[in-house]
Amino acid sequence: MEYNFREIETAWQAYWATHKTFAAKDGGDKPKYYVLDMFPYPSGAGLHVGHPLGYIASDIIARYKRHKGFNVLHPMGYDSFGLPAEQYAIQTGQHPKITTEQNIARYREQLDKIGFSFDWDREVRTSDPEYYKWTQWIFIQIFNSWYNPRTDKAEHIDTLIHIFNTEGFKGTTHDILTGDIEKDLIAFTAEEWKQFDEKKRSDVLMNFRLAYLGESFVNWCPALGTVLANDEIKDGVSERGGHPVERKMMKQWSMRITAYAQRLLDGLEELDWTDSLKEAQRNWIGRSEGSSMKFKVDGHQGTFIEVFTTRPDTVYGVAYVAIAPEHELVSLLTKEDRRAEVDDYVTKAKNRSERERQADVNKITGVYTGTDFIHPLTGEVLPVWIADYVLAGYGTGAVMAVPAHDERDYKFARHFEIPFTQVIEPTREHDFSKEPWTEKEGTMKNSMALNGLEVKEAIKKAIEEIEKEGLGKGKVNYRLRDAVFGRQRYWGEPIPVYYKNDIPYVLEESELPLVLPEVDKYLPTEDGEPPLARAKDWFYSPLEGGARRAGDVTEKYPYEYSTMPGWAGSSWYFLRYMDAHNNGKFADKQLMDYWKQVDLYIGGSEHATGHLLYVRFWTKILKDLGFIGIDEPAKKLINQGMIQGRSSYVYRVEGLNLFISKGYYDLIVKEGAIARETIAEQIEKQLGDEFYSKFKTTALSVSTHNVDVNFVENDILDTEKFKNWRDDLKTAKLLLEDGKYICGYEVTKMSKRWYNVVNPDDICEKYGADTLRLYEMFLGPLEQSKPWNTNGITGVHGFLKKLWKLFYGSGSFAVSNDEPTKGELKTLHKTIKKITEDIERFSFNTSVSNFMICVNELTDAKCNKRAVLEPLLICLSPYAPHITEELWKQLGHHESIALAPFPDFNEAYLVDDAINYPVSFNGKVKFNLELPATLTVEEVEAEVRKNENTLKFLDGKEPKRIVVVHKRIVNMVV
RNA sequence: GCCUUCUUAGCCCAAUCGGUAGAGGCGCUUGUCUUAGGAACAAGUAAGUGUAAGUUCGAAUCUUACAGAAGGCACCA
Repeated sequence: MEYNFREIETAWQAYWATHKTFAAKDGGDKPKYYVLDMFPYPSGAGLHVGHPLGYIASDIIARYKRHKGFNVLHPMGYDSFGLPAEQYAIQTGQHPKITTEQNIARYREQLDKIGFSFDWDREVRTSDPEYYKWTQWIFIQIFNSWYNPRTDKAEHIDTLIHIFNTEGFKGTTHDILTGDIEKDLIAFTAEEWKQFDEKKRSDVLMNFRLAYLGESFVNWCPALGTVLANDEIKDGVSERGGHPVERKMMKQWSMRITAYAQRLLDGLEELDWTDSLKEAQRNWIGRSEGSSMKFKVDGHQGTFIEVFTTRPDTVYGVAYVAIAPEHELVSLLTKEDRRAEVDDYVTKAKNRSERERQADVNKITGVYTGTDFIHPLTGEVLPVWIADYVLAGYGTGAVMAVPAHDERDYKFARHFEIPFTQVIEPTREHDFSKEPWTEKEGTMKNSMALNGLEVKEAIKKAIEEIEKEGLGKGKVNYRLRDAVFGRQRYWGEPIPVYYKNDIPYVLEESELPLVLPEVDKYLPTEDGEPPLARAKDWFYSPLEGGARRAGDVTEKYPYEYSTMPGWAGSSWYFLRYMDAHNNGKFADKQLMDYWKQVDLYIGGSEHATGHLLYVRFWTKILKDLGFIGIDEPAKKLINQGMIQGRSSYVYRVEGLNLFISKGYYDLIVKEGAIARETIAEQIEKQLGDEFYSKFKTTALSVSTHNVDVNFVENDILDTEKFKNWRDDLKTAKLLLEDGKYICGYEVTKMSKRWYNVVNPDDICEKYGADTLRLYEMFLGPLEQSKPWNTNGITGVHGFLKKLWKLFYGSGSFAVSNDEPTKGELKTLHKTIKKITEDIERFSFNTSVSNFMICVNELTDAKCNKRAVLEPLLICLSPYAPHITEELWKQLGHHESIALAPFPDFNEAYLVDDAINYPVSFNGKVKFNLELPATLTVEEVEAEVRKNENTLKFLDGKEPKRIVVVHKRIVNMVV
């Protein structure tokens, strides 16, 4: 019987579905294991072969852990809110819900064909009201909390109200501050707080809430009609669509992730994530230690400019202070005679897009305000400038400029001819007329109290000095910004907020979900409101006696019109899988305590600073508020590499509809015109005289064209398929080499544009899902990016056929019950050992090789013994579940192989009686010596010493030293 | 500019603790089978580890510098 993978795979996929073979149990005696894939956005293009790479790896782990006796949770779902479906809706008028459902159906169909062991009963979709009800609920909890620096965790807002009731608010020095926006709040006493009206109280609390409505500069993308988070912008343009982004002051919902900056940083220590990923998060959080300092403005009594610096040691070298164009003091500090110039500069700087700003990094611009400040330690009078190299969003939006010791300050001072002094003596030859000395080493000079100190000591001393003088204090700054939480878009979770008398209120839990309303168009309204403002009769009316009032309502309050960003739903989905259908809670506490955190999380590295930071942030909030018991979502995380496309090329001679094989093209590139002769000769031979004369009169101009990779195998073009591709190719002539048309190739992204998208369905159709699974693993280490190249797939497919032949060697199923030989047992146990080690360290590519070795050895030994083949099938089943299920059944088993325990390997079968010692002299191997394995190190040395080969190579000399590594090598030093 | 990871046969990749560089697959060559092509089966084929230096009895593996590739961060004070 042939290996009929199509029948086998369809049958077993149906079996698993009807028997719910992979349903996870919520509890029991078995230890739990939670393996999760980053859940996909169901795009219209469907899956290509790159997507399942991580899913296959996690599926192998899931199946392996089941064999090893774990209760495995391995779920899948969809991050189904998002921009592409909405853009499509705008273009076609089709409701994004419909497109999304179609795309999900397509994804599911494709996933099912690969034989994953997902527990589909737990599927979640972020766009399902049953799901986003709880996303909204979590938003409400976050809204109702603040970060208490005294306890260093999030607490209910009531504890803050209690502080206000008892202590009031002491302003900028109060120890309850965590964010940037509370700074501007004016101090009040407990008595004053009690007098505040509701609006005033709401406004005050808004400065502390972890989900807050605040005025801030945002990344506005006009083309998408929405704001974007920092991680949604790449190189100054939107990640999706590549549209320009502007800076804009807007009132926005935000999440105070900055309060968690330090904990997000510290939490990385305990995580088993890759160094590069942790490093990316550290960079993104961007912690820097330094000091804040206040400079008194000359001529403005009581006005100070506060700066942040990481180099307080250089305070005596300050030449000027520069403030950002958006700085609040700009207007006040501008002298009347300079106002026109300043206004002009500020307007220009503010209107520049993010991209222009980044492109102009080397262009030095700035303007003098006309106002000066007084250096607090030296009493010098120095200028205040406005410069766009100072960022409004970082630190205090103002810097103390020390040109002698900072790159940007140096360039600025040079450009505007601002004089400056050197305060550090460099440790080596240095020319200050060419560049600044920016190293954190050297000896202080021109610095009064700091003179003679080394830079590192000077930093400490300077902070002490500054604190003593009351000029400022040591401070830690983070690059991380609060995360904008509102999107002016339709296809997202409605934010569960309504406005009454201009005060935002959150909905009651009983009023959730706030369902996304229907709208006539998915575009903003004429007066620029988000699409939700189009919804008819969509307003909040208060509950009466716990139920919505029927009929006419007199009280109508508008809802918030912006929706949540893409990261909302994905920031807690791993918890929902633990209890996917709970109607009363986001997930049951007991179940969450059982499943705890994700044991293994697999996904792409593109989520390093977005999703993976937000999901850690929400996990910490939920922990602080007592809803969950874990502090980090995923203990171990692997980034699978990207599978790139491999584009194939054909080479067309212009004007002739002639395509020449790669060899001729290479010849032209290498030899130029000389190649023409060779090609002409071939044309005459292959295409006849008539075409030859046409060729002779044509200029040899060759262009490169992408060709659909589905027409190409091992770089050889299927000429029939190619000619039938398009009408103009029907009459095309092909110049072959050795009877074949060879294509060129290049590694690019997998995209329709390059005709190089390979669909997993096609591979399943041609070779089967088991081959696809094995092959994707075989391509190379999981974490490495690699191009998709089907060149080797036949080898993997051949391996499965060879495995099949061990059972069906004689044409029909024949397995013997004989005792296996020592050699066969060695092969089996070596394989069990290798596979176990490989899986435990996620080295899937090497395990596929090891299976091949095993099957090759068993084939050579003509082994068809049950005692060997049964354990082998179990080892292989995580990788190739269908074929192993089928053969398992043929062996007479009535239960799925997925439930069989993983075989233990027995070291005894692996022990050799003799060891082959390579004997080397000065590290060079001269001969091999076989010795009994029982010999000790001393005995080996003695044996080697008296060996005649040794004596020959020693040639009478006494070795200086003999190194014996037990059971490995012997090395003589002579 | 800074940070992280990588570089081994024609190609994809192994070598787990510093211990004989090679297991596996592709390709290629030859043979068997086959109506031919293809497929299948069998046998054979190749590098000294990007470059240079160092540590070591011994280096693909550790250290340093350089070159190349991929990814991340970036007027962040």
